Amino acid sequence: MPSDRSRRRIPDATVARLPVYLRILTEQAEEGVDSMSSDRLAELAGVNAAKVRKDLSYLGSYGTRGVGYEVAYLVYQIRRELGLTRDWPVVIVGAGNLGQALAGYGGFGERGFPVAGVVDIDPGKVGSVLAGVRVRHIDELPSIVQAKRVSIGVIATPSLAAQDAADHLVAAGVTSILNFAPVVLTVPRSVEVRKVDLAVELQILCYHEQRRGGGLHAVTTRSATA
Amino acid sequence: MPSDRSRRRIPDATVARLPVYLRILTEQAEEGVDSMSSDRLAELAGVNAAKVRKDLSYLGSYGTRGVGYEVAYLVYQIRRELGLTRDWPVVIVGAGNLGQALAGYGGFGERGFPVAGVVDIDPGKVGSVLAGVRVRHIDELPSIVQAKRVSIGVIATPSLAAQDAADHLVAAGVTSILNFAPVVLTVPRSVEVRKVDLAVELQILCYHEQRRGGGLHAVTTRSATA
DNA sequence: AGGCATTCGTGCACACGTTCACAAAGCAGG
DNA sequence: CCTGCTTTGTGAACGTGTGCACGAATGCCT
Ligand SMILES: NC(=O)c1ccc[n+]([C@@H]2O[C@H](COP(=O)([O-])OP(=O)(O)OC[C@H]3O[C@@H](n4cnc5c(N)ncnc54)[C@H](O)[C@@H]3O)[C@@H](O)[C@H]2O)c1
Ligand SMILES: NC(=O)c1ccc[n+]([C@@H]2O[C@H](COP(=O)([O-])OP(=O)(O)OC[C@H]3O[C@@H](n4cnc5c(N)ncnc54)[C@H](O)[C@@H]3O)[C@@H](O)[C@H]2O)c1
Repeated sequence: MPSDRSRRRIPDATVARLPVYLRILTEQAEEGVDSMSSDRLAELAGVNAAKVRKDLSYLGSYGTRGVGYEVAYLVYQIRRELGLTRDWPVVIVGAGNLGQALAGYGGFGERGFPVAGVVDIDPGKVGSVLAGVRVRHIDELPSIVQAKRVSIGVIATPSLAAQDAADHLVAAGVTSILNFAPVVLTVPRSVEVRKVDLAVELQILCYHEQRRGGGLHAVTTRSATA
Repeated sequence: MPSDRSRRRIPDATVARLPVYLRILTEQAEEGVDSMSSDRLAELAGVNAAKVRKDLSYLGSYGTRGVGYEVAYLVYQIRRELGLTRDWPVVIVGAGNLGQALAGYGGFGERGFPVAGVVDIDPGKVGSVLAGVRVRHIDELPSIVQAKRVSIGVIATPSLAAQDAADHLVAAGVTSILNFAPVVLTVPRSVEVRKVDLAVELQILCYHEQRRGGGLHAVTTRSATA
């Protein structure tokens, strides 16, 4: 009963690692590798081998003892579990600095996330074309979402406008949001939000940085690099 | 003995939330709020109130029972603990799509992370100026790092070049790296790496998206969007 | 001054995540 | 077929993170 397995909930921590395994396995497949041990995959992914096996075990028992995992099959299973067997078009809200970089980034389309549209509120930006995509007015959001069956929205507006952007996305029917603005969004519980906050990342880095060098040897450390 | 408190290790999960509290508290301070309860802060940060109190308790007992926390003082304490009492200049490696967006983003400088330099390997990009910063050749990395006392590097190169970029950063003396390329970097254990991987974020979103719609009502849901 | 309402700080129990360690399962080679 | 080697899959122990619940402290009001 394999469908039983696919109903089982996968731990968040595992879901966050599956994409990493997937990328590595895909790369390896392209290089002609067709079988791989959990040890090797763990090494490439920078994690513990037992963790890899436990993670993969949530997908089912697709390994062969004494041998390892068949790369192609694993790729298929992970893609299936993550829902990557079809494209997920995304809309980008905010055609500024970041929005343009995102729209112009080919990596999304390649990975199954084609840009279904870019919208902005600024009439000066609406109509301009970036990376082959014409920027449209935010009022067109609902029709884009419906026409292209979009369920994922990306917010790349200034912080102050992010909640407004989220409201528009939710109203248009989007149910998942990736937010680049450094604010906490309020959305219905049925909508999932993930945040990418660069300032937070940098601040975490510098906490450790400060902690390391912040001891008695701060000055010494600095001059040692010379 | 307050310095005793500052030596205590703060849990990773807490370190990751402190920047969020900090931003909220800073904003509130600007709006004239000078005292705040854990309940209110929790609401604004979208977390549990007990968690807020426990997080803040790692900094010391800076709250007043029956009243709350003095915003300005808390801001100071968090900044001190995170090591934000001084600027942390960063170097950006890779002046492409993303590197330009990052360099042009004012938010970094404002938050204490001035761009000390942008380097690239492409002679066609070296010398060009973006957002007031001249792009320099990657060979100049060591001198930039030393001259500006940089300990944080940002990698915004294509995946294939990311390890090379990391090697250059490490060789130049950088000890913390924020990596935007979707690869696992190999660095000495003394160097801390954090990764921002947009594709992973999107894939996590679509796992839940698929799971939600993937139940018994998959087809219904699909056609209902029409 | 005393009582009351409020809010912090934290002990405790529980959930989640990680790692070890090992039996079970497979392959290869004689 | 049997032995030995490899590698999976998972139980169990441990560590980390979360949230409740409540005592302790504080301010305010009478
Ligand atoms: N640029 C970066 O490298 C970078 C880095 C980290 C974080 N961010 C965050 O990403 C967000 C965008 O940054 P940016 O540099 O692209 O800003 P930006 O100012 O260049 O672009 C913002 C765009 O959003 C549009 N906009 C404003 N209000 C809108 C609304 N209500 N609806 C739709 N569109 C609206 C503006 O017209 C503008 O085109 C910010 O929140 C920023 O903090 C950016
Ligand atoms: N653009 C985006 O929105 C976006 C989104 C998600 C992830 N990313 C990731 O960010 C990275 C950069 O993306 P991009 O769109 O800016 O790419 P890009 O191709 O536009 O820019 C890459 C830059 O790096 C430089 N470079 C190449 N090799 C180098 C080396 N060895 N040392 C120094 N510089 C080198 C190139 O000359 C180029 O200027 C990629 O790994 C990509 O996967 C980008």
